[in-house]
Amino acid sequence: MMTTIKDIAQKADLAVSTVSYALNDSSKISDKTKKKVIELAKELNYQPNGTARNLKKQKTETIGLFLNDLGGPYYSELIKGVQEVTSSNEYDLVACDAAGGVDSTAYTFLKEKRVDGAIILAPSISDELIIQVAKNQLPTVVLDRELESEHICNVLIDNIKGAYKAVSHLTKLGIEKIAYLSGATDSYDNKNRFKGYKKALLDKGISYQPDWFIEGCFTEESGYKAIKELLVNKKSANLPEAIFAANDEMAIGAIQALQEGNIKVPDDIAVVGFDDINLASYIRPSLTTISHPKYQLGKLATQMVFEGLEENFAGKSITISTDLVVRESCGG
Amino acid sequence: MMTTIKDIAQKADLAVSTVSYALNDSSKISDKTKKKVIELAKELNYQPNGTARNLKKQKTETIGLFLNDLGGPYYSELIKGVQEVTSSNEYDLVACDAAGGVDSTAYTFLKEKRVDGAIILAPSISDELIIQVAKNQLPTVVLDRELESEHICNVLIDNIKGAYKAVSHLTKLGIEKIAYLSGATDSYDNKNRFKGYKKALLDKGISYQPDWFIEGCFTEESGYKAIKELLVNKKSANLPEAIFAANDEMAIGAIQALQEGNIKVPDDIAVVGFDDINLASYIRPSLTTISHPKYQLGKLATQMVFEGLEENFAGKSITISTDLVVRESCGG
DNA sequence: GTGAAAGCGCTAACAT
DNA sequence: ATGTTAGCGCTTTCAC
Repeated sequence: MMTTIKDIAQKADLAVSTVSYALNDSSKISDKTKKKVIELAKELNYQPNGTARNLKKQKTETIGLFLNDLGGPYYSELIKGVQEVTSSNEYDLVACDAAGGVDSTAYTFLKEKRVDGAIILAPSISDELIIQVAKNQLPTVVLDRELESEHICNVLIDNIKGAYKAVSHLTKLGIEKIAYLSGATDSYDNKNRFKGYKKALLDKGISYQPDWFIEGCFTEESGYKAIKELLVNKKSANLPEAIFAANDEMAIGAIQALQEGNIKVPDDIAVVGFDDINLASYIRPSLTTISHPKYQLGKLATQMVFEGLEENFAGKSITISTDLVVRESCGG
Repeated sequence: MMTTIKDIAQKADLAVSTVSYALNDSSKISDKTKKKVIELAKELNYQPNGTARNLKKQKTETIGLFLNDLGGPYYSELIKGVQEVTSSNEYDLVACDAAGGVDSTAYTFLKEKRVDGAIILAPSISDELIIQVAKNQLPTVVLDRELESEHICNVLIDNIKGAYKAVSHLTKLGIEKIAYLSGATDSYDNKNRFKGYKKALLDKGISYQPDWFIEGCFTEESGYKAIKELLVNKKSANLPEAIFAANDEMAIGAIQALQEGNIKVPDDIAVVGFDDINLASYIRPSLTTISHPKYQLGKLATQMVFEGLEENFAGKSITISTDLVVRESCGG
């Protein structure tokens, strides 16, 4: 069995409160007693029970990071930023997966108040849940949607301008036939990246061709499949001159499919992605893409959570700007 | 304030126990009462408090995955395997970072019993802590060391044979001057990979050259720096013909350094890694490496945890075999 | 079918 | 400086 402060109290012939104070190094307790308690604790292999303390103190000192795909390629730097801030505030951090809907760990931890603050980057978590949970005083920072409600703050990437930059770069190279490889169509990021794409075309007087809306769902595989299909369906004369993918993973899948179809990237078709994941600089041709400061994003989001712990930060919204990173895949 | 069952009980003019039973859909309670309670719960935006339940039930139904580097490139598939098994057992999963020693979330969660089982892949967690924590009935699976103690089970990669395969492949290609790019020298993985390297040389009658032990620490940067230095110090005549890196990240760093030094991989120097991370197939030249079934590893480790939840599995040890994946970087 | 009460392990206000 | 006590929100035994 686990030893509790009760056991220590018994053995030491002290009250539990005294033991508790001693273990928490309270100034009320004499050095002698403290020493005795601490020794006994070590002897009995005592470990405080976090659950009990959390219940009593009505807080967990833990921040939850809720991701759609724990271990996905996007998050590594972001997590570092989050970690930096949580640990410098002497809080704990747990990363939870949100895939699986209402049965996911994300739902459980959010609803059951097993964290004191939440950072959400998981489109699969519904707006309703977030709003409901945040209503119960849970400071929540959402990175993947715009949401105005109590105890919710938005930290967003400037998707529209980012996409605009990507597409404008292509048009500046004289390319006009630019396809859009879409992510999940209902996602916030995708919607805005699509907006930026259309705006860039419009500003150049290029009319948007619904025909060049290619549907994927943010995964590498979806990009690969979508382009494979495209190559089967279209005559080569009817192919776009460039593909702007709503994220890097799809762009990488697309490049793979193009190469397998003996289409040269960027000579025949240029490809531009979004996010600047690690892989982007490693693949050949290296991927032109839109980068955003992930580490900073993580730090900022987490700082906001701690701000929300102190005061109600509802309604705050921060937008992070993006940068075009030109590499080989666009030929420019 | 958060609503509790007490609030519901009051409003419904019922006992808290009745409310609790009703919410847990106990057969004792009349449908009418259940309906009333559930409606009221919804109305008051009631959410059960997980901490309280965990305390009462003396379990969290949560498995902890403790990693040295949350978001590192290695773990993605492993995490999926772990997730698969935890969720099929209707448990939750939290991933915790172990960097930062005794102040890390890993230490806190392990010591405070905030998880019911642990999967550890974090050399920075000390053997002592693991043994101590496991003594308190915490089923623990370690993936990064051999450890025999109560409630601990080992799931290991066959590092020695893996390294042996890698180096043997090089010697079969007629390469004899093979350098070893080492990971953290005190790590279990590194020690055994080094053993396999030496054994493969020995079996071919090639004597081990301490001179070709190059020190890194498993990071891409450490591999890059180590090889940069090597190129500065050695005359080109004195360079090895191949580098066997203790993991892929260092191998990738090494390739980068070699290419910057105008040394052709694999023509001038072959490079082989270990782990078969995602990146390995994307870089150019693609990386020859030793793969192991990460998803399976995650599944297996997690299944072991659940086994340990039922019965004491102490002393069990499983070793996973590896495969050589030949790609471009070794020229074979 | 419902209620009263004990208790999980801890903290903290209030005695002494 | 130490002890007594109440209680965090929940589950569960036992009584009615």
